[in-house]
Amino acid sequence: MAYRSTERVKARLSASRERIIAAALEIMAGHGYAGCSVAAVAERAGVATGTVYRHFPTKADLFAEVFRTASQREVDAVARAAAQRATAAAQMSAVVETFAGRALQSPRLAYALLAEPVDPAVDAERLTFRRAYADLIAGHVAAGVASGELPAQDPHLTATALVGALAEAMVGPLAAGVAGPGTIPDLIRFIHRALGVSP
Amino acid sequence: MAYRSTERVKARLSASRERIIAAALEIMAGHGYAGCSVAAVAERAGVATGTVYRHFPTKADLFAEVFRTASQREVDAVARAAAQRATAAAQMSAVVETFAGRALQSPRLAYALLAEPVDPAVDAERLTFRRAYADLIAGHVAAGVASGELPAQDPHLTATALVGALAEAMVGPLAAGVAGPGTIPDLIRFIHRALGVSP
DNA sequence: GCAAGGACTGAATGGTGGTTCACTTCTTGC
DNA sequence: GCAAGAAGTGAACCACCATTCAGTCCTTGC
Repeated sequence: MAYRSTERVKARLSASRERIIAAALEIMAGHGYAGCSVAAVAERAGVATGTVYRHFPTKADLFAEVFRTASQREVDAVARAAAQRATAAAQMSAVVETFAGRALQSPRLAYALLAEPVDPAVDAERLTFRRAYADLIAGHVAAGVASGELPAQDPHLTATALVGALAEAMVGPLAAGVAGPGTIPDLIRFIHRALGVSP
Repeated sequence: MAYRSTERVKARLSASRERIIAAALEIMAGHGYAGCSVAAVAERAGVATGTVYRHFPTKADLFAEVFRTASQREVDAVARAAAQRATAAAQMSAVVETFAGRALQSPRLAYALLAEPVDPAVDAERLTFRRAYADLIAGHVAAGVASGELPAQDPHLTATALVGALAEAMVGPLAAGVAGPGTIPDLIRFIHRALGVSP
């Protein structure tokens, strides 16, 4: 027993793991999932291809984690913005503004997270991303219904449909790189109507 | 000049082409796009793999046409159902009922058309599918706004968002194979609110 | 029947890119 | 310094599957 991994090594390993994830994210933001060969990720992270496999059993596992990380970051940002508002209507405005604003800031990444073709195993992670948004929105809707601000409705169905509406409405602008000036206010009006916010 | 293709041969060629498309559709309906290797399609159509390439330059071209055919069929069915109603509200009810009803009838095919990972070239065809739905809905919305049934709004944005809402709301039920009994009525209520249909 | 030329065949080809593994380099405890 | 064992390397491997093509069969006009 002449070797047992020590704290210093563990820290280096975990740093290396983080660097691989960060490299994958950077490539996604620059060239989409399509540009993310394992070799390219390894090179950008400054390690050999084989090293990637010391941290992740398969490419799909690596990207499941990449998607999870990126998604969590997005959902957290949206949740934080919404939490600073008082009414359901204002909360949903914050959701749309934050979601759309961040997506337009990194359109390639947003497209990869939302809609780009990926392996099925990674696609599954995308579902949890959308569900996380839906849960977040459902919470605000349920509170709005409870307080009487919104009419009676199934908060989960409403939230799911709104996530779809939001994502679909962003796909066009993401492809173009910018949204027309009226898009986001119009989208907010649409969503307020859909929630039953009284005018 | 001892051979020039005659009507009979042209008919056989076109029949063969149709059979290849039909075979691809059947495999999609059974095993999704993932099960659609060229060899599998050829076998089901009763031709050799090479023959597929006498009709389509690449696999992507074949599936672009398959998607176009299947999408057109869906959009036509929805358009027909909507055309039989008089008000925008009733037209949208028909859209939801027809879209959701048909999707639940062939969940695997619906999933492939809506959301399954496919090559980028085929993905482009999916966009036109969604745009066709959006255009259809936008027409009814614009008419509703013009007649005063619906409040002022950007019909195209509304329609795009509704397509997203509809698709997203169906993904869960499609995975499960059935929708809960309240899902479709609730979805119709949601969409009526979003349109601004007066209660 | 026959020559010309298209249609059909399906085994072989080739490109891609994820994954492996024999080898090298580094770390640890003594 | 040294042995034991882990981490790191990257060229080679391999599975998969779209695509090709040389050979065969079929259709046509005479």
